[in-house]
Amino acid sequence: MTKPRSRRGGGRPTIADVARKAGVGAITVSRALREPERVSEDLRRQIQAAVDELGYLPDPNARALASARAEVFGVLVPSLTNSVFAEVLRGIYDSLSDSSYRIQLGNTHYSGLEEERLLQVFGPQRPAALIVAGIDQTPISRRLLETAGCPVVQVMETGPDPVDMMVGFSHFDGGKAATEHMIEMGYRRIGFIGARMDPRSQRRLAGYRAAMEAAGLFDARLVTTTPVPSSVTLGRELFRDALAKVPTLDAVFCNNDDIALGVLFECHRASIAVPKTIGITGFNDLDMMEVAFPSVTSVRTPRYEIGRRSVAMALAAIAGRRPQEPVVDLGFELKRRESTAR
Amino acid sequence: MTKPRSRRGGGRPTIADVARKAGVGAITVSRALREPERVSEDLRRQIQAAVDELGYLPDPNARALASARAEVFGVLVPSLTNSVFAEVLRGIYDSLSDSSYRIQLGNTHYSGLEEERLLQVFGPQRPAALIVAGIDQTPISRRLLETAGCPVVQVMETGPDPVDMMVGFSHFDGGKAATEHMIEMGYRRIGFIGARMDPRSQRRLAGYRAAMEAAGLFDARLVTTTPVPSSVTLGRELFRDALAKVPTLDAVFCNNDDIALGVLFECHRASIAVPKTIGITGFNDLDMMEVAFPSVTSVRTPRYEIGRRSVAMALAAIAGRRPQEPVVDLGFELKRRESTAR
DNA sequence: GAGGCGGACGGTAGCGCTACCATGACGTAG
DNA sequence: CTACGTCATGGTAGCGCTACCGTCCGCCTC
Repeated sequence: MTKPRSRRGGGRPTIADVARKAGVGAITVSRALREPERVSEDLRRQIQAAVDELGYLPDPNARALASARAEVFGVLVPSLTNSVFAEVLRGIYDSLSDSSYRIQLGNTHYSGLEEERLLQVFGPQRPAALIVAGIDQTPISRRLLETAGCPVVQVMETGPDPVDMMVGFSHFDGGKAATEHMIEMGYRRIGFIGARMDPRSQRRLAGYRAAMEAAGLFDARLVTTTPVPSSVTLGRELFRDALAKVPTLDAVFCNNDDIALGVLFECHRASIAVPKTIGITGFNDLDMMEVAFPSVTSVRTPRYEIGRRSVAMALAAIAGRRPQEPVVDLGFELKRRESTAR
Repeated sequence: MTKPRSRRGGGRPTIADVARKAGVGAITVSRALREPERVSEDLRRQIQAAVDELGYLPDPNARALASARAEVFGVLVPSLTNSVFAEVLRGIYDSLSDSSYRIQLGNTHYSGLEEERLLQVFGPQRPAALIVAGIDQTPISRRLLETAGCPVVQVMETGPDPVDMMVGFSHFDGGKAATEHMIEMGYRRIGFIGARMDPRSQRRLAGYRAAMEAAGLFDARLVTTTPVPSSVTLGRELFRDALAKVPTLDAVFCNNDDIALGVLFECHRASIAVPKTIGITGFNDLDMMEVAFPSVTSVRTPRYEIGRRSVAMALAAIAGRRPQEPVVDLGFELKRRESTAR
């Protein structure tokens, strides 16, 4: 009684098996699974029983080929270890965990070329949606996104010219707000310390600069940056450099919290009083900033929410309900803490 | 001169277009792309020219359907924000970035049920390999892995009974080594502080307990754990609890570095001398532990290397070269630092 | 010179599903 | 009573690729 099985297909039940068992056409099974409301109650039950009995699971590859659409979200982030993106991802995953969408994750390593390559890999499989970090795609990447034939959400930042949709906040404003806060607290020789210096960091720097210039405090020597990837270790080193360069430094705006933590530790180690001698402000407001001693002022960014919202928008677009406003600014919040409270 | 285009396929060139243009059969194009050595030099060049001219990209969905094998690595991790897994992922990505494999990432949220669900989603698409974190799969998950029909690598830990292959290290030994070190440094009332308490944490705790018992120092009141997800904030709180419970505490072995950092900050805040009054040891050795003040002793785990090695093993298995030894123990290294140097 | 053999290439037939269109039953309008 | 729309269901024909097997040709062997 062994059914003759196809040479390739490992012997898993197919939609035809289900149809035979349920006494209906294959199409009706397909419909019952995808658009149950279009199949009568009776048949639906019959089909469900056959599905359960056989343990049928639709083949996603066959489905993708036939419908020219894969149930896949393509997600492109520049880094996996940067906890900022980890939280965006968490938001994306949490929003998609009830659905049957799979998530294909690409790591661009902050490289436009890598991004192009990954889009070239993602494109041909016709994903249901694409979520990409950043708004500074290369012209080639941009064209690939525009011709992807699916909803595209650019995340982390907002800007004037979305490929399709955007969810993020203004890094310029965030940098500006942080700097203004320090000026307000009486700091004058406020340094900027930044690593990696990707486009978003650049905009935070621009915000810093704008605030400093507005207060007549800007001085190019206050800015210390490096293209090297960010780390706590690097924060410590850059702070030392900055201090060597400008011994009168009385505060630092750190490009991100890792850097800020490095600065804080170095202050401890060198017995520099925080916030009295040096004020510190970070960016992103990781969990630990509140717990640190002294607690560290930081700009809270809506990372998790960006992930959630990007999926919500993509899902809406897939369902044909495009949002009125394609660009969503989720804002940020300056968390004032001990490290700048002098 | 508009070619009649198929109703569904959006107009992208297919293998037939390439074959026509190159004046060969479709099969030969397919072969030229996948097994170039089986096609003559001449035709290969001709076909490559046609591919370039048309901008042909093979359809991965059609490929997967026809060959019953998708060029996809399925990866299952319990958390996206835990930087330990982020580094494993980085290793995986770096090892796969030159290949045409795509990576489908699933987040199990430390839940066996979620893992089962994700395996059920990954399986039908016939991935090229599966990499899963942990060795404590549910029976259902285990069967799904065994019947996946592709190489499977369990990562993070080693154990006696691999589904297929394993790469990791002994968490028990890590916990034991950390504890022994503290005993050696003269600490006696050594607490264990742990959050989440997933199976790997449990084994670290078991290692701690074994070392404490061997020294005649074990006391159940020294152990403070919670199922709540780990965070720096939580480290601080648990440390307070532990101290309230056992005021004579003179050291803590922290389940992970986040917890350790929370403890360190709380010591600063409460003016508790480290390492004099309290010794601290973490687990994983994140970048920041070395920079912290005082620098924190921790067990360095080969996270990135685990990622790399797991891919290497999977790739070898795909190529038919199964490793002699299916279980690879990458070990760990105890980093002795200021936080336990009294 | 016949037969055998291996290497290069191609044709056919799917892989398992869904888009598209057809069919038939039924209800409603004129 | 006919015409026509609507709804539930089914049949056919692919989606774009590759497994399988066959053909052809050149070369070697005896």
